[in-house]
Amino acid sequence: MVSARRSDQVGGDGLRERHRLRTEAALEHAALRLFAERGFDVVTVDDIAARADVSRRTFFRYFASKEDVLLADHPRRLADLRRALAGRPEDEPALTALRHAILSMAGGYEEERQRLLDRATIMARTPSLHARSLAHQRLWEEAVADMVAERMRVDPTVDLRPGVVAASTLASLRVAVAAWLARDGRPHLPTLVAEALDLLDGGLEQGLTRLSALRGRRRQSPAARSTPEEENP
Amino acid sequence: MVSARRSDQVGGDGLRERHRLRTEAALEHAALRLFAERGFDVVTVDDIAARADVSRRTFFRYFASKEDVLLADHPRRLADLRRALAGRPEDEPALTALRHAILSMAGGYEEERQRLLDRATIMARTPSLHARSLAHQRLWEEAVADMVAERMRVDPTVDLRPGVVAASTLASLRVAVAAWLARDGRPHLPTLVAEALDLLDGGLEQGLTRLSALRGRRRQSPAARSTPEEENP
DNA sequence: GTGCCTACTTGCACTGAGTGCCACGAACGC
DNA sequence: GCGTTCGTGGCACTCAGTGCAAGTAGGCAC
Repeated sequence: MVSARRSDQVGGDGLRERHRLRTEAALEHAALRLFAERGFDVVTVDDIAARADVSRRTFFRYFASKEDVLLADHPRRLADLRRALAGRPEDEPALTALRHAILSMAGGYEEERQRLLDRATIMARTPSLHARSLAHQRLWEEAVADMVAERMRVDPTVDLRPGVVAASTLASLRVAVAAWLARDGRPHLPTLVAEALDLLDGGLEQGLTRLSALRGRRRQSPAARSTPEEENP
Repeated sequence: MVSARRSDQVGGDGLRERHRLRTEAALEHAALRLFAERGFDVVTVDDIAARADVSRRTFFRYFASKEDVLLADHPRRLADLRRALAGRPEDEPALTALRHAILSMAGGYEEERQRLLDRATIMARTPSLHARSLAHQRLWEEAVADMVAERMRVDPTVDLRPGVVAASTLASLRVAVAAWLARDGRPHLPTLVAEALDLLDGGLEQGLTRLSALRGRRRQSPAARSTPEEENP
């Protein structure tokens, strides 16, 4: 067997395993420092390896790519979300369960505020990193869509709703987190996320025309809810 | 000036310009063929260049990267969306304007059905392409958020709503297009998209608990929500 | 036509990411 | 102790992407 073991083993049993974890942490730390200091694409893998005092080759034994150093925690986060969602009562409506799971996850973000801020700073200067990060989020979408479909007892390949729910919900989460990071992580994240989800769940239409739930100065006339249809280009 | 001219010049005036367009088309065609035949990451830039009968170096004069051959039309599509949105009456509510703009763009997709299907097939086998594609969509989000904010007369850096509207709307569009492609582009795309947007605008909560609006295949005015409900896989 | 300018092409050399392979040495299980 | 397993390092290789300098051909004078 090829050993499907990376961070999923807990115990620090054995000198070897402990050394492995130390090396991984050293590489990650070195990479973050260097990226922050000089910028992602100026830093080479050799630089990182040298700083962590291992060989270039070893770096690629720990991380699949240079980008991966920054995104290695995605699988763990997704697992958290899965667990949170699976932990909700079986008969709870899909949307309620999803909201709770996401809010609980958002709560966890606050504990990693600084780390996330550092990463956001690096990413803001490096488009290709955003690309990878978004690719990971697509995996989240699939996972969430499947779980939502299961709760709704529908087939996600036939019914659009689970997909739309997953995609729009995670998109809103992303916007809220981005806003949080842009404000230096000062606002209460779960509150921001809850506001975004409220807007979504209650209907964008309502959210925009009514007196806003969100902190915007409303400037919009309460337009009719008639949504002109047809249109066949 | 450095010549900000690539595909934005229309006229085939001049032998040079015509030759340029021919080369670009040849490269794109060669790349698509090879990707479809052998798979994206097995094909090298040398292969593509050879097939199009130009040098490797020339390839990179036309496309910034190997991935770019497949995604080169993103800027054009974004421009289409911008134009469609800007073309809506100034006093139209933001959401209505956005819906019309998106539906009109979705209409255009049907004309490129085959091309989009080919591309989707290639992308389905290549995660890194998805990544880039999603990165482009983030640019769309920013553009849409700004335009929505302008219509709402709010500051998008302060008010979450434009960002949430843009992100969730485009995410839903993406889901609808994905579903359309997964069904071989057979359903009427604007209908699918309209259904996804209905779900969003009317509120996810309503959309899920009430009688469902969605389930592809039916050509039906999204305004008329009257389809059974729930179903088991 | 001749000649010049401009733009497109090409080959070359170079950096850096990522991978396969093999040999070495240290931890592990007994 | 012993052989085995596993992490590591070094080497060589492929390929994406870029800078540079020289060649070539269209465009536009005159």
